[in-house]
Amino acid sequence: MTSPRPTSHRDVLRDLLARIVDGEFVAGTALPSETRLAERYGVARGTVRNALAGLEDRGMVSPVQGAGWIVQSTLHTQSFVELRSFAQWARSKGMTPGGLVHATERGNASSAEARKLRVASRSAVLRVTRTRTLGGRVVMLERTTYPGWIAERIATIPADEASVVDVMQSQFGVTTAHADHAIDAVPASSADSALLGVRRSSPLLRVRRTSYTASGQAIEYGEDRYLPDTVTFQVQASSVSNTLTRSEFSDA
Amino acid sequence: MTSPRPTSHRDVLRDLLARIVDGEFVAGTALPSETRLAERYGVARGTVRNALAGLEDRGMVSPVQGAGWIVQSTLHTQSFVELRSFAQWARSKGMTPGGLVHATERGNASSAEARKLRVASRSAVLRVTRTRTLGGRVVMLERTTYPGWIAERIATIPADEASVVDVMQSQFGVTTAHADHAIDAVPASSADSALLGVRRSSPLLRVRRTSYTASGQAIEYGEDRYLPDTVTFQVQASSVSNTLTRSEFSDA
DNA sequence: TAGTGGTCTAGACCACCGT
DNA sequence: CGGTGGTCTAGACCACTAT
Repeated sequence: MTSPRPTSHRDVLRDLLARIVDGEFVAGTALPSETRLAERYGVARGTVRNALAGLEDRGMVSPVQGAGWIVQSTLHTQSFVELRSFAQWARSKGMTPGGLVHATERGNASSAEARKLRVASRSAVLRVTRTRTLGGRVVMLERTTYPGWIAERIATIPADEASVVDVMQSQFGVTTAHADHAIDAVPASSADSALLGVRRSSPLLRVRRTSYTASGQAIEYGEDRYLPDTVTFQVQASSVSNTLTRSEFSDA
Repeated sequence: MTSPRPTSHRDVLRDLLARIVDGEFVAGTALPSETRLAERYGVARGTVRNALAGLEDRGMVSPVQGAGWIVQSTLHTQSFVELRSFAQWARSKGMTPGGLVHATERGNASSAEARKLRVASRSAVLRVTRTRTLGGRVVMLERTTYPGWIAERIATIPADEASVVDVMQSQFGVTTAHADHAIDAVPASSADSALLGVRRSSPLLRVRRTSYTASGQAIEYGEDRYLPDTVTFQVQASSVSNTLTRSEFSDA
């Protein structure tokens, strides 16, 4: 624990995360206590708790009252699934991803967009409409809004670039660290039906997503509309806290 | 704001939640400031922030720096951060959940059911068709298959029980510790349309789920079909650890 | 019983939003 | 500019866990 004296809860989080990934803190064991961490980092206990809450959100630690913060994920085993872009995911499945820009529009952020992107209302944004393909077949329609700080760079990307996220990372140095998704079902609009080649009002799976950098800056807000029977989202949910304390009898 | 002086952040949360549900705080507008809420509830600002964080987790409010805590759309969102049953989730949103069994059938497990439930093919199972309501309005159709070991106890549950999961836990001692979900969009079948009161082939959000006990024993396999605009599922994904994967097709 | 997380208080300063 | 959320400090007491 000879660290360069972080100063905010984000620094503490980053440092703890690195140590967990490095294996300095082993899964299944407890971290040093909040009080001790506060001393070592030279911050108040509340700041440490703030950082730990961030690690908890990422599923890396779980608090157990009276026992400590237990390190959860065994990052070495790579059993967890990484956050992937459409193209990254497609390639990992052995498919060939494609994309085609249908429209690009510069405009001013609506209040909804401003809230999602955490920018000022009416600030400059870039809106892009793309179709996405798997093996040459259109499976998804994507309407994305980019905040001004990245808009001009996005505009330079070729219309048929298969992976925008890859370009952002490799050429712009912008990496997605976190994303929120809201999933529901909607009927195809006439615009959707034209671009996706389905009948109007047929069911589409809609995913609204906001992506963020590691520092919490919003990168994009997008609405994806998937053809049915092309993509399924899977979620594994657990009730960790209850399970830890109530496993008296196991018939495993 | 003449409330009976709550004393902890949970009480503050409960009170704010009730007021939002009652419409005292309108979606799209800001709550009273943290400082004002702290004064009115007679607590410190930190306690108010703690309560607001809980509302944020439930997707009911979003903080906007400099502007306030904005009440989100009344569109219901379901988060996978916590594993909850339909009834538990509904209650956490201040809604009144209901349920009604439309059909109960004893049968033998199909190969698909056997695989999902990890039981032998053709072993005895119980299939139940239920509609689920929020505030008296039908929002979801649920077709669930239970394995033999719990089937007879499930059959004793009243047809209008609002929370099957609660009964399983409190009366049978069976607790759901883990669940897998697969989410996509499907058109309403004629059977769906009759029970949900929508046109045939209109879009439904389908959630296929398998629940397990802490020891990994399968409790149930179910297909839920939600009316559009009633429920949205939320997923937070992170590059370090997450709960979201995408898969092409499904092996339903 | 000693140590841990859970919670609360009462201040303080900053960055940001709207007018 | 005034008001708002974002963050931090430095204490305090409690419920719970481990030994």
